[in-house]
Parts: sequence; structure tokens; C-alpha cells
Amino acid sequence: MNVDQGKLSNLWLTQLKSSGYRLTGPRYYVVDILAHTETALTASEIFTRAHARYPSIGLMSVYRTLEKLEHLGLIQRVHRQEKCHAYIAAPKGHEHLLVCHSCGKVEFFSGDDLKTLVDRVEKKTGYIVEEHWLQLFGLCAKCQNLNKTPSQER
Amino acid sequence: MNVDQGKLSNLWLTQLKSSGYRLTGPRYYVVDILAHTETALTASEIFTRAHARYPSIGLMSVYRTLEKLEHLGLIQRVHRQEKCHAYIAAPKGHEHLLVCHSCGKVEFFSGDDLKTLVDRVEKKTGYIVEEHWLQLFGLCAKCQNLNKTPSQER
DNA sequence: GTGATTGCAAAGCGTTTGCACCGTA
DNA sequence: TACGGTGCAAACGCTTTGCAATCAC
Repeated sequence: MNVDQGKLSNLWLTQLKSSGYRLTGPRYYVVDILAHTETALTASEIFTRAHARYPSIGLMSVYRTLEKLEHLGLIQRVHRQEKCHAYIAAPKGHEHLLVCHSCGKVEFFSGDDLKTLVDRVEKKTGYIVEEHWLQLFGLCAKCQNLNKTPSQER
Repeated sequence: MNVDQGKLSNLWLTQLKSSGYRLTGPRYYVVDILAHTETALTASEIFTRAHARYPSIGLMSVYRTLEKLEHLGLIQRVHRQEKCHAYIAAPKGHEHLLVCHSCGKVEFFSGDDLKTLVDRVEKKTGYIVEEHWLQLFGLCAKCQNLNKTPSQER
């Protein structure tokens, strides 16, 4: 819960409003939850969290809000081996994902270095590469420390 | 339909058998279809193709065969924005994917160049990167030529 | 007030499970 | 023959759709 995330939440609400959407209770909570988490969440996970604070919310509203936020480019999907429908706040420009295997925390990084790789692949295969999609998986600093103490497994 | 794909098909069947699985009609067709395609296929796509040649096949057998082939490391999943459950023949070592946006054809390439990128990201974020996952999307040579004739849009 | 948005319920889709029959080894 | 594998049907979970009531503007 820091200032940036509060600002992010407000920014999204402003953008929703200026895009012609109404600001409603369910939308507020979905936006708030997504803007204040660093791990990718599925629709039902968001629903569970929102429901705890706003019991009248329906799962449908979560789906519909996610749809609008994704369409506005404010959130993006995170693909993992099993679940491919988790969402996280999208970064400004084109960035890549670094996901913690243990706690699910997501970080972003830029991948300018890919240019040489892409050039090489284009020459070799004859494809024109239009889009690239890179995700790294590993252990975040916090989870590395947890794993050092035998009491804390997984 | 080339020799390599025929050999691939036989290799898979051999490997299934030596792993203690029986060689049955449904398995033969699923293996044959996957070994002879260059585009990632979903379970139901495979079922449709298999059913045309072997009408008594059930969708279940397709799922169960895919499960075994994936477990043996002979096939792997291809993730796309929409459908994340398509399968394609897996390459020998660790390789990355290049998917044609237009026809869905998949090519593999090695990504040794990623080492410097991974090093940089590890230093910057404090994560330990254990796994990376790179997919490029673009247009294959064939589809580039198709697009040159205005009659063929998308 | 008006129309977008909501929550509910039902339907849809892809996938998994349970089971009796079948066919490989 | 024995039991792994099959196809069917039902169950399941996630997501979408249809609708009247509700609420932001």
C-alpha cells in the first residue's frame, strides 16, 4: 500500500470515467485490488477478495470490469503453465515479465537486448517477427531468504 | 509429409510402448497427426482430424494420449493470447517458439543470446532466474507472399 | 429520468471422472 | 487370460449470456 499504487488506482478510475464508463462500487473494488497487488490474480481470486470487503459484488461484475480494464490497456494477462487467465497491472511501455515461482510476485523489465536475437531468427527462418513475448520465472529476493530457513518450506 | 515426420511418429510409438503403454488405434492416430503437423493443435482439433480417419475414436482418448505424450516430453504446449492449450511436437533440447500469426505454423530456435539479458535482470531485480520462456510471433515466408496479393487479406 | 450497470440464474464450453465393455500383450 | 485402454455419459469448473431490478449521472 504505497502512494504510487493509490495514484494508480485513481488514474484507472479517471480513465474509466473519461472513457464513458460509470464509476460503481464493484468497479472501484476490482480496480483497487488490482492496483494494490504485485501478484497476478484470476477473476475468482479478485472476486473472493472483493467479496470480503463488498459482499454484494457479483462474479460477473469482476469479469466485466476486467474486460474493460484489459481493453483500455491498464491490465494485462500473465500466462503460466497451468493458469493462463491471471491479470496484473500493465506497465507503461512494452515490458517483459519476471514471475516468482514461489510467491507469484511479478516484476517488469525492458528487453532491448532482444533485437540481435530477433534479427538472427528473422534471417534464419525467413519470418518477419512482429511481436515478442518473454517471461522469466525464478525466485524473488524475499523467497530466496525464506528458503534458507528450513522451517519455511514452499 | 516427409521422412523425418514418419520417423518421428515411429519414435513416439516406440517410446510409448517401451514406457509400458499399449499401442492402440486412437493412440496411433493422435501420434500420427501431431507428428505430421507444423501448427499447434488443440485436443478438439486433433479429435476432429482423427475422427475423420477413425470414426470410432472418442475425445477422451485424445485427452489421455496427449497427457501421456506431454508427460514423456514428446509434445509441448503452445501459449497464445486466446487459446493456451494447443500442442506441438517438442524439439530435442530447450528451444524457443516462433509462431506465424497468420497460418499458425511453429518454428523453433535456440536462444543462447538470452544469457546476458538474464544476467542483467538478475542483478537489477535480485531474483534468481530459473526458467525462461520466449515466444516470437510474426509472419512466415509463405504468408508474407500471400499478403502481397491484395486478394488475400488476413 | 434514463440508460448503463448490476446480480442472479441458466446456458455454454472445454475438460475430468466413473464405469462397464473391449482389445492388446 | 488379465488388465490397460476405450467410449459413453454425467459431473465439473470457468466463463458467457439473458433478464429484470438498480443505481450513477
